Amino acid sequence: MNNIVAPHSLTLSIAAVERDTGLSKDTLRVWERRYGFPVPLRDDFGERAYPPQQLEKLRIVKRLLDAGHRPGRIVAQSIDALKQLSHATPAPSRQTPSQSGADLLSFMQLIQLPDVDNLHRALNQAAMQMGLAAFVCNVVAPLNVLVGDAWARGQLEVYEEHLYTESIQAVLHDIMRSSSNPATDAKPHVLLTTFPHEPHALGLLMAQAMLRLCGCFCVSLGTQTPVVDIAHSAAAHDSDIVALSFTACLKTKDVVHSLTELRHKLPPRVQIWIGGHCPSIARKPPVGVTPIIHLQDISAAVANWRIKQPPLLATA
Amino acid sequence: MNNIVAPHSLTLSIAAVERDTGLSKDTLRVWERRYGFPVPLRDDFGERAYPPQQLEKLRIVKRLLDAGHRPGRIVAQSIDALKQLSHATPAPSRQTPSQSGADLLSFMQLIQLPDVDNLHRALNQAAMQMGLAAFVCNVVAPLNVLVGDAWARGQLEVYEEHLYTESIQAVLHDIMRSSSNPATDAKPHVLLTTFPHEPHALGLLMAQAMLRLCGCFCVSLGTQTPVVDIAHSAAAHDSDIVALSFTACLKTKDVVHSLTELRHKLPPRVQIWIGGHCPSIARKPPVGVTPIIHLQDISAAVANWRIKQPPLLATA
DNA sequence: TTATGCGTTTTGTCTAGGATAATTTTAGCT
DNA sequence: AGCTAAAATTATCCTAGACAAAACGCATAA
Repeated sequence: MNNIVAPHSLTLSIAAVERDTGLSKDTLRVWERRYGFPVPLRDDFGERAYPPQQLEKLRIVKRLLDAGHRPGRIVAQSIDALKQLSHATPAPSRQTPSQSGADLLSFMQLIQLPDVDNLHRALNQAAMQMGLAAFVCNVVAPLNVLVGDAWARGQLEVYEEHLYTESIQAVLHDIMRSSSNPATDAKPHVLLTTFPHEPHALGLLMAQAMLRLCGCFCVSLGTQTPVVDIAHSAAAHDSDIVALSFTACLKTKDVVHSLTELRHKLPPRVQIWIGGHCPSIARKPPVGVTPIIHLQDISAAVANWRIKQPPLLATA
Repeated sequence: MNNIVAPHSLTLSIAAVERDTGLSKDTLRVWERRYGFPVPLRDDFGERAYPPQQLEKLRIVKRLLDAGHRPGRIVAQSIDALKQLSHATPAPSRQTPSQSGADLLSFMQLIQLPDVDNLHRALNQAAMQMGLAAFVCNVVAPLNVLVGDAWARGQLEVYEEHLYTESIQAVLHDIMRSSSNPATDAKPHVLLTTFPHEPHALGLLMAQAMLRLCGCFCVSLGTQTPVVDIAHSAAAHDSDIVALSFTACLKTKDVVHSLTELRHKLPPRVQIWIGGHCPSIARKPPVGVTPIIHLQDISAAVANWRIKQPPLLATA
């Protein structure tokens, strides 16, 4: 028990571990108390100093946590057991729209080589061939779940995932540029963004692509806009719809709370559309919020808006 | 002192305030103890419940803090005094490269109207006219400081700043697309990214534009890559240079620590270049790290690399 | 068999105030 | 004026207990 020893090598403060793992300081301390891991060294004045090895295990634990495992079952296990566990994780029972399955795998290979140049070229080419809508729905979306699964299984490095995201974003930007944005007087006006804890821009970009194809006038604020500012912006841009994108980063409680707050701050005529892979939102969305499960559903939703909108204020 | 009252209206938990202001829970609690602000209400079970009014003041305080003011002097002041103070803040003594000053102000107006469409058009046009390099150095960079100052003075809404960032990024992407990326065998290979607490992609994108113009083969990981993964990626991509971008988001201590760690994890032949408006880094960068103060200096730095590189391993 | 309800366990976050390291400001001295 | 040392300021870390929210398990009903 005498790990109250000055750290010899490079160690990390609790704040640094929080940054690198996404686990809060409170959580790290309480795990130490409850599960006996991580038990860091202590520096010259009693502050926790985590050695790299513990960080590595924590990153694996975090990944397994995101994949649905529970702390009590995994935190105390050995690092080897965890590696085995994550590799053995069964495919999380998602639909495998294998339509263009072969192509998807070839994209994955380009990510992991890594061959940025050819990946970019191949994606662009695929997009040109099949058109933007099909590309988004049949390539990008399934590729996303493929990448997500590979990440959950530990078969993908963090930087490979970053690279993937960057590439897709670049391609989507390129393609949207070539098709001109609908004019300002086009309706509906859609404002796109995410809530403060949601840094992923990919879902947003896909939605924007689909919306533009439907003839909507889109304004994107990028990611992480505070609720108050979303409301202000919607007013300033005379938006008809606020579109929000989610991933598993956000906790259900926060999402519900923020959505309710936003609903209060927006006039009733402004609709809130939400999309993405948020676990518990799709089931019971708060009142006054429209969930859009699949990207394909966007065009129908827009058409529906256009029908209902002119005569009266639709709130359903 | 009887603010131990159940909240009637919409209030925020301490975690929500942390999200919306960027002030840590610890800081919020210690301010309450020391300065007597913010003193939130308490919910049914004794937990802090911040009313919107206190949030508003906290957001102003945070802005002033970022502008260089100190907590002890401002936290206890009234909200009106703070508003006056921020409006009266003298321009933070930055160089005013007024070369194309008039144009810059017209861009600002388009941001604040807000007229997304024309902003995009105007930026694109300017870029076409003057070329990518001049556009980045003489328009985007000075516009950045202009926007930053306006923000510090409270003259810019959060969503306007988001909009600005999105527009610039779109334009830069567009323009880079048109000029083809140097081939894989071009040298040097540059890896671009930011540290985990730095979410701003704009500096990165500007650097990428300049580097590509210099004939470098660039790979961008986007923002917020953990140090370990930066090192892995540099190895996988056979990078010669790792380029990092900073803003005032990061604390000096963290930057130094992370840079040192990264330097340790990278082989000596891989150089680390850093740029951006980080207050104390430009003065005394850690050993083995090359600071690049201005975007214009990039081409010289690349030329210098090409001269020194082939014969021997340059570490200076 | 598939849903809905309700206890039980798990888990993350909140609370308190004290202590201290890091940073910035001020003072003192060339 | 520049530079160092002392003093003030400030954010983060510490402990350990408490509890709400979520997840789980199991029973009952459609």
